[in-house]
Amino acid sequence: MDKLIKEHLSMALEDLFSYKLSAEDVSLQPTRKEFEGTHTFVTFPFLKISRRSPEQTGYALGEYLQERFDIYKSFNIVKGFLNLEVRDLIWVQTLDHIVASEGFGRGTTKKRKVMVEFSSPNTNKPLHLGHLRNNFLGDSVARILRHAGYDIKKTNLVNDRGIHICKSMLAYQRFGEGETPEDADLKGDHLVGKYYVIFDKAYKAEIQQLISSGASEEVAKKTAPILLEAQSMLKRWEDKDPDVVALWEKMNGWVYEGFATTYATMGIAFDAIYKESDTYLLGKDIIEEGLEKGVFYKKDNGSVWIDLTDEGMDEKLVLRADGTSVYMTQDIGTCDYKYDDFPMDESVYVVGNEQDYHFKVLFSIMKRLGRSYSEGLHHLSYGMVDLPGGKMKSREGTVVDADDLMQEMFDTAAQHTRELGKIDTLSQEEALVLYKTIGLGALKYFLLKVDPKKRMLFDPKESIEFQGHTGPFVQYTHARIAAIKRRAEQYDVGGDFRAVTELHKKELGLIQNISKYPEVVEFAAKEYSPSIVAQYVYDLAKEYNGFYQEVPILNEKDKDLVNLRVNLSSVTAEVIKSAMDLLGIDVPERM
RNA sequence: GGCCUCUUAGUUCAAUGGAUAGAAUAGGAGUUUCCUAAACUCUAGAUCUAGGUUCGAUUCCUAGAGAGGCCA
Repeated sequence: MDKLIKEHLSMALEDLFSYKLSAEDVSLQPTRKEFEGTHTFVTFPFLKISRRSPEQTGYALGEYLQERFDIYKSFNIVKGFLNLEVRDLIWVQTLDHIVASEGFGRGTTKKRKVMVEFSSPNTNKPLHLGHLRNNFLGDSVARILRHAGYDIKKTNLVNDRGIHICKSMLAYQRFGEGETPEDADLKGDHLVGKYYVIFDKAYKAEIQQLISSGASEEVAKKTAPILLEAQSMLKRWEDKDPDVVALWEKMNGWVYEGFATTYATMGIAFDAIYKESDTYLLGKDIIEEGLEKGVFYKKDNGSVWIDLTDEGMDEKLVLRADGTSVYMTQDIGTCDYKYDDFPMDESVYVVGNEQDYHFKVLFSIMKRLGRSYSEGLHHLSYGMVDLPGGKMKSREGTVVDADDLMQEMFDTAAQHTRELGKIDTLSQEEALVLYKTIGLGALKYFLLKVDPKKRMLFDPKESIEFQGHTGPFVQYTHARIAAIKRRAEQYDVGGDFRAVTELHKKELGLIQNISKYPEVVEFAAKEYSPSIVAQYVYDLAKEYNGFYQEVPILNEKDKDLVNLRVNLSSVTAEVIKSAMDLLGIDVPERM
């Protein structure tokens, strides 16, 4: 529909003012509710070409369109805005088309492969609220891209080695007394996290002691015995000391078990899991390659660098003088490693914005190395989730734990639902599923409705809403429509809605809103932004609720009209379901 | 110190350079004999400051204030 109007406008501009503008470049927007019409064209930019006043220009264009094409009912002009109104009949045909089409909103299949990497947990502590944003974003972006027609691979690069892992291991070795998750009645990841905190306490105590015996804080932080021991443990791990490796495997095993539960609760799965313990040595050969190509250079002490000052960045170390890797080294290697596994055209890294600079540098390096996929590298940089007191710090215990938060959401959903008492017919099992659907829906929607790039605030004292601009609001709308469909089966609906020629304003608004769905998906895929879908589906649900409230859907005598409204409701429900699925949120049939 | 990001109702979030800056929530006033009131209707309330570009700036540019991040 929009495409058609754009073509018309393009022709009009050429015929009237002999100005060439391709239909794609015509900008058209939906008319604001306060004004008459369905589509608005802004004429201000064309005044120089038409050499007329805004009103005259708009009038000329409007006249032209209405004379030549029969889809326009009327037009009006307010200053430089040309508001076009499309005939009701066209909208009924649009609805008919949507009802008839399979998979409305699904993008045409593209041959491009896209890898989406997200989650990237550390195996020294459980997942927290920040991870939830990361996971929901990554999962949703993958769903959106898949829906838009790309071939997707979801991957998770687990950070399972390094000094922080050794800290948990060391604390466990010292203070753990052989405790297991079963003994402690804790999930494996929570147990390991507990020892990570214990390490930090012991470490801080040692620092204090050193300071009181005269050391400077700086020295104390570097020479605390427990830290030195953790470092030596890392060295032993790298040398494959059997005892250390055995402990590492045992504790990581607990963590993986714990994570598996958490991912299952979140409803998230991956196509491939990579482990840093397999990739941390990669990249050194590429450093050699880069030296040969002249992309890198060697300093006198033997360290290898890249000079990015011509791109407004610094010089960056890519290999230490002693030949050991830095983060950048393994990330360079991992790029190729992932490409060998899945020859992607695009690769999306869902990583917090604290690493903006790191990825800028990494991508620039891969471009200079001439990698085929380097143009498709994209850092989906999302903002941190802040608490009212500032940033979350796992060591200081100011984290909102993912498992706890999800459980809290389920409990609240259960409580709300019972108070409303509308699901008495459901079995206990069905009710439990419903609580999870609603609780998780509220949480996911809460984290996804905000623009990913922006940092957001979460106040644990104020629980996440179930009313207003929320997941449950949208889910509720779907449940209502499901109820109508159940009722409609008892009615003799079967008219031919295509016979309807005049539409109520609410119906028209709804059809218009629904027909935008494919564009929304395309736009969200381009922007890697679930928030676009979230905002859209909320608007649609809100619009439907207004419709529902004011327009009788089943009580009309006119069969054609009832049929139209049932169909309209049904399509709305399908779009809601599809859009919510892009966010990874289920919609219930009743709630 | 260098670089990056952010600043919009009391609060949490919107707004491809376009019309009277939208929602939600909290506040005030209403709506249920009828398809699910987790809903709907009405009401009040905001663009950090100073310049600039433009027919038009929340959006772009410059400077300043405040918040956060990255790099040593």
